[in-house]
Amino acid sequence: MIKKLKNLIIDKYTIRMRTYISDLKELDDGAQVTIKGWVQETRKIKNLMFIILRDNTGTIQVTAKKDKMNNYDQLYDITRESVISIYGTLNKKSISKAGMEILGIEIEILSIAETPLPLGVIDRVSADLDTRLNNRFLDLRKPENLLIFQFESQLLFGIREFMNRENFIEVHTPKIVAAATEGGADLFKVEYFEKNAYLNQSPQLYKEILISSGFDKVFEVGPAFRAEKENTVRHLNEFTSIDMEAAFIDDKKAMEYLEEAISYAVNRTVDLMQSRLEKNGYNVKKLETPFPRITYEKAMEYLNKKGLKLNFGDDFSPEANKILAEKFLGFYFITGWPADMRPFYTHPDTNPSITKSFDLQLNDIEVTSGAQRIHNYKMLEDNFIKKGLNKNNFEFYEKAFKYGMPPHAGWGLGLDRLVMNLLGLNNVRESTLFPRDRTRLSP
RNA sequence: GCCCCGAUAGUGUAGCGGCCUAUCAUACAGGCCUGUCGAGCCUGUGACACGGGUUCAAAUCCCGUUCGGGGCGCCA
Repeated sequence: MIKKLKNLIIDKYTIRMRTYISDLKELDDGAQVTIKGWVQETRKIKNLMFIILRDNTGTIQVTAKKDKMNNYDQLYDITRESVISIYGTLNKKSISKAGMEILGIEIEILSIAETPLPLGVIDRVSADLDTRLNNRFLDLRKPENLLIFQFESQLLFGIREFMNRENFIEVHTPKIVAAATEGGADLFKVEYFEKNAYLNQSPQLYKEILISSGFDKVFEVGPAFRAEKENTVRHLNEFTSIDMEAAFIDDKKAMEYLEEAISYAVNRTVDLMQSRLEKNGYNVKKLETPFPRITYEKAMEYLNKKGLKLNFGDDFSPEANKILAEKFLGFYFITGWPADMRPFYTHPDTNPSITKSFDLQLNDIEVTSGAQRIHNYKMLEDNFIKKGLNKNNFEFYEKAFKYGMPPHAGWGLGLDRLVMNLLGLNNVRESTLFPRDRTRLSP
């Protein structure tokens, strides 16, 4: 059957003005339209057939009648997920459930899908995430999955709009670097002609150099790479990071930029997409600022009251984060982390055992880490020694502190984690188009 | 790096020593059907990850391999 269809080719492609499915409701009954998209399903009754056609704005029923069309027989054999173009009449008095349909006049078959599909787009049986990711091109045809990335796009647009309004400059720093950013051994090694190089784990050092350059406020949206052998639902080896750094501000101001950026972007996106989000089972609530704040020490006391046995300097386990999430719900800051737990560039507080640092949590997941940074050259050198780092590896960075470096602060926000948590997804792989994890390198 | 768990048609599953010539759903193929909308009805195709072992007998038990899932550590 497929062979039979393949013989009718497809080199004839009539360009007509295309209407998106979601725009059909604006048109009058009886309008002549052309819609293009994927055949989501067919229901066939010999001389009458119904096609549910899908584009990235929605679905519409197309009714095809044998006696009203010249290529009905070809169409009758169409497979699910084939791509077609339909010229027909809009019927807004349809008895179909949507109350609207297209009565087909001429239909062009543009691409025929093989059968059976490796993954059903609307099948009633669910598929494992692994199967879905192996067939991601099909998985992303599901409207609820497409919507994740439309949501992410709008969210990021909102953040960019906010940052631009605040006079931040969007920058792009190298992802191939000579040395470890933060001294860890968790980088991917790459060949760089006759030298060794690494994929950058964070734009941190470059953001700070630009502060010394007088850019004043910078942000970057880009990939970050971590060669950690994680195996969890919230870790990836390549993820998208939104990084910000600003001169002459402290950790408190950095937190304000963060909560304002997120709440502006979320609220704007909810305004735009609320009904579609709800229809697809996503419940995103509008945000109010400021977000709650709790110090590391107060959080530790609270957790110990709840039966944990934490000492100063212990990180919060997933169990601890779940307990905190029950108390706070949504976004909240944990501030004042112990110096031993933070990278070398983190500015100490007046009590030097704690730092002017913060994490932003969304429920039980950390989405942002930030701090005021050290700007004093001597203090930075001391910290290299304290953290056991070889300062020779950081010469390109350290140099920027010798010739005029303002006080500054910033943060890094995990976009995939943010989207995952806002939409209530179970796995960060679902909010990543083509995730790279411990074992997955393809697609 | 450590610890658990899993692998049966395209997809998702039942079966857990002999009732297996392997269940069910969905998908797929063929047929009937001019208003379906989870379309319906009839017919059909299609699977025990790989290698070794135990046993009269292995989808089922054991060992190894490969692939996958989850938790921890760590982090965004």
